[in-house]
Amino acid sequence: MSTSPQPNEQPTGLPAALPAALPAALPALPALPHDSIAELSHDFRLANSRLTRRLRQQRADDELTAGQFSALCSVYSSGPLTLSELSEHERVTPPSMNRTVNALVAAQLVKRENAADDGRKVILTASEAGGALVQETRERRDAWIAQRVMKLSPEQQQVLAEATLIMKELAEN
Amino acid sequence: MSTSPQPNEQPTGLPAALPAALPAALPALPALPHDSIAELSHDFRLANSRLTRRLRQQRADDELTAGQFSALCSVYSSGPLTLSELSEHERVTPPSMNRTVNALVAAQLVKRENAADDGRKVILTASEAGGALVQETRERRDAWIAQRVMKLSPEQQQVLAEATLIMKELAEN
DNA sequence: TATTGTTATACTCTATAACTATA
DNA sequence: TATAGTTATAGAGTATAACAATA
Repeated sequence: MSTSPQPNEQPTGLPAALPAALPAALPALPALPHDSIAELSHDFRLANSRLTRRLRQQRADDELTAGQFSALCSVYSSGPLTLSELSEHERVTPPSMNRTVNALVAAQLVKRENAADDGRKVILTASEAGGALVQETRERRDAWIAQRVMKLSPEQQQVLAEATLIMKELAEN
Repeated sequence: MSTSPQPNEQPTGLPAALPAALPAALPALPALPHDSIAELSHDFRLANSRLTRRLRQQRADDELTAGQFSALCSVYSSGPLTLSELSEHERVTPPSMNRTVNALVAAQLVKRENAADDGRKVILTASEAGGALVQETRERRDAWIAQRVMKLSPEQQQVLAEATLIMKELAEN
């Protein structure tokens, strides 16, 4: 309630109306519909969470849940991880991640082992079945969104690719 | 499992490597790190859900949850809505939305009334307190992301604005 | 009969607090 | 004492199935 809205003090802050300040480098894109960074941020945030819900709707009954699959992908592609490392990467608390890991270990998709050098740590690794599941399921899970991304223009696809980088960056800080 | 990965048959489908096919309209943006639409879709999906979790982490204890605030914003800015309309907009089932609405009604932020023309329907409207809460809380809730968006380059801000439109479109279909 | 909303129930996701084991 | 992980507990979010009221 008492937090002020940060009147543009940043070097790259824009003066309320964005388009005029742009160096005309993006002619193919339509004008921004947002009057301010606050409005853009608000819109983006709501769009993000609604899209997450939309994607959740799409999941088939026999598939891992979104959280489980995301955690499995991280373990599989980012190598062996401790619980803390995984929970930080997934942006949840260790107890939350532990519950997800329990489900994955019970399904024999992830192996949980004690670290050799530090008895407090556990090392999480994707099992052979876990790695196979990622590879097999990935295309099917992504089919819904991939079909739609495929129908976008090359420019829009470029926008999504760029946005993905920005979103990763935002999620990490 | 049996769903095939759709070998680029779409008119706008790109031939596995994106950059070469682009009409050189976006010189300021770096080359795409994705080899295929499947990979972009996968990355984008995971980034989206991780960012949602990151944003959830940011919520203060005395604020509405993400789902409650999103629903309140929809009722407030998209006028009176029936339960079905709201649940479709928020991309959850009517029973799920009903639970959220119950919380908002209990907090006297939303009014639930019977529709005059159709006794089966309910009309949801933001109360005066609900509208005031949206306006008061919005800046504070968005402060975290707005601060970060403010530090992005104008080009990156443009990307986010464009991506927001695409994400809204994706969530609606 | 079909539609709209609600209740009942269950499972996942998430968090905080408190505990154990190790460093 | 500090750190890594786990267990206990609780609340929010979500869904399906079943039900009630209305059209």
